[in-house]
Amino acid sequence: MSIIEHSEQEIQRREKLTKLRALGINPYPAILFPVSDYSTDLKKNFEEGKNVCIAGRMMSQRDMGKASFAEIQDSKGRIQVYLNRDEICPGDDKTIYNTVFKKLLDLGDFIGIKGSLFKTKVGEISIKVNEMTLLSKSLKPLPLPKTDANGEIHDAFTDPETRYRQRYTDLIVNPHVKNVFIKRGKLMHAMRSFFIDKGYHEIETPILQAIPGGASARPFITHHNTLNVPMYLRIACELYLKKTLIGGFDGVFEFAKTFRNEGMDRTHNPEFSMMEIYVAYKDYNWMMDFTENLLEHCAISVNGSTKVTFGDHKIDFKAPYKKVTMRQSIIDFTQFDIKNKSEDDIHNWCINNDIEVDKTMGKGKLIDEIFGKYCEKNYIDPTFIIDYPKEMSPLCKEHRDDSSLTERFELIVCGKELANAYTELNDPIDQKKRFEDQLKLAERGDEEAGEFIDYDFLRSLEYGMPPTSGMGIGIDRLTMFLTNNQSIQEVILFPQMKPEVFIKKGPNLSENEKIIFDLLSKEKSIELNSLKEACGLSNKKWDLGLKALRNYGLTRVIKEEDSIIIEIINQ
RNA sequence: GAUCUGGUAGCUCAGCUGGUAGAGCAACGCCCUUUUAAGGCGUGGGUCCUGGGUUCGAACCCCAGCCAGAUCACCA
Repeated sequence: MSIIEHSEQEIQRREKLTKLRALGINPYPAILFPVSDYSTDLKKNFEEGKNVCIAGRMMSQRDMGKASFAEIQDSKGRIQVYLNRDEICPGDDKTIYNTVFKKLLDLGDFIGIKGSLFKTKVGEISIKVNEMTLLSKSLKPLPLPKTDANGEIHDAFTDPETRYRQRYTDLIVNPHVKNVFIKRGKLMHAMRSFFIDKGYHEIETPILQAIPGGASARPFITHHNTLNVPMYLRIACELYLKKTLIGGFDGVFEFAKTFRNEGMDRTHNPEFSMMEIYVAYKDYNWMMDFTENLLEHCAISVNGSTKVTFGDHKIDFKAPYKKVTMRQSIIDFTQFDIKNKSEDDIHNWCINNDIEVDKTMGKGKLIDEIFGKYCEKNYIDPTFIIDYPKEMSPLCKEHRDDSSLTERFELIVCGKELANAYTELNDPIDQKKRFEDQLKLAERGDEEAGEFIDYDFLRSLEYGMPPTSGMGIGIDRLTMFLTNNQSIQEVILFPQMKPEVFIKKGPNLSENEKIIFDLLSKEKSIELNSLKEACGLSNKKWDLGLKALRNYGLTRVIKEEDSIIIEIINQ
């Protein structure tokens, strides 16, 4: 809970605004400030005496009497500045140094510095300030973590709730957090340019959809007023992207925010980013090669290496990756061979092997449960699990050698799914049947099975879709791997949270009560009759308002010989 | 959804068997012209998450709730 009330420090900073304005300094000037350099570049390419102009927040200040040191933090890092009283105030008037810099500036303020580069006696690259400009005043004190001589951080700003809710603060004081989002940007860029280099087109498809298709997930529901129909936020892009291949594109991709109205935890946010790509005249074998090359390229672009540390694990994204069929994987970890087994056989095996089952589960779902419980967690380095049971994959083409399977792979890293791909189903009659099978599963009670049939998608398939392979990657999850974060909230700038409640301290004053109270606030105490006149309320309103304030404990009435005084009670 | 843990100053955290709150940094005042977790002296700052209860007395014990984190379940 947050309380909208000013702390002593915040009040002091507000008072400084008035003092600055009295000195003719606008704390929020409209200004084009001619920044010439960034902190870290200046430190990297030091040139003694170079004239520079930088801007940023003042993040520390060490006052030594007639001279001071401060650190300026810009978008790239920090650099120290040195202020000498007699250099920035050459004449008799030392106001800028003594009053403005030492008294009226605070940590967190944006200032602009013009000066020259030098090294201090201790060897720290610094800027000797000639001129200082206040660019924007900060009214709220920042958390101020400090790093000591041993590199240890003290007073780190760590509380996850506050960090996520106030990501701006997190970004200011935690450079490692900012770096995660810089890497996330690099990842998107690396992926995008990888596709564009190959001649594929980036497209955009609807987020608001009348039928949420392309995956099994619970959608968010909203309503369109003009059309007066329910609409859903997309759970996947797949069907729309395929329609563009039918339309004649032969390689398309989309970076898509998708929405699923399901649980939230350290690996699930209600809105998340995925990338889906579809390429014509390819199959899933081609897509495996493509995927491993893509991920190798991304890892190098982001971290400069294919090797990544994730928690206790070391992962190598160097291609090629191992390939294991789902059947073989289950044999490897359970000695159970699912080939040619009936639904009952598998059902019974599950019961005997500590897997919770119920009647809604079809064969595919049962196999998925076995894989999820006994196999998935064992794959640390990137591994393709291939050839999934048909029932689990209603949009995937039947396997060319085994009609009970599909040509599908998932890429597992550290026991988690990172990518999912098919040789896409392009037989419209088979597709219709698979949708209908899903519907039956849904009626049987399987909550994951698709409940909608997208007839427009079926119609589009009837015009003919080229043989195609498609693949989706969870961008958030990949970012987690590449930045060694165990929580999805750490790689999303503004993760979803319960709305914060802002409350005002004290009673909610009515309109009339406010008028009286505001007048009193200025004077602290006023004679009753003049206060009544000043507020201009009717007798009744005045009487009710005054009595209410007294009941709230905000005011007291003092009787003197000739007059009655209303006084505000300091809290 | 279940279990566990936590919520105290701007930030990080102490606070014993219940006796109406402390430290460091930050802030404010003073001293100091190359310091760097600068230093020295002094001062102010708190609905102890919320609401009930027990008690002479609650940050602490009990109940209910809110929010968050972790683990599990569910979910790609």
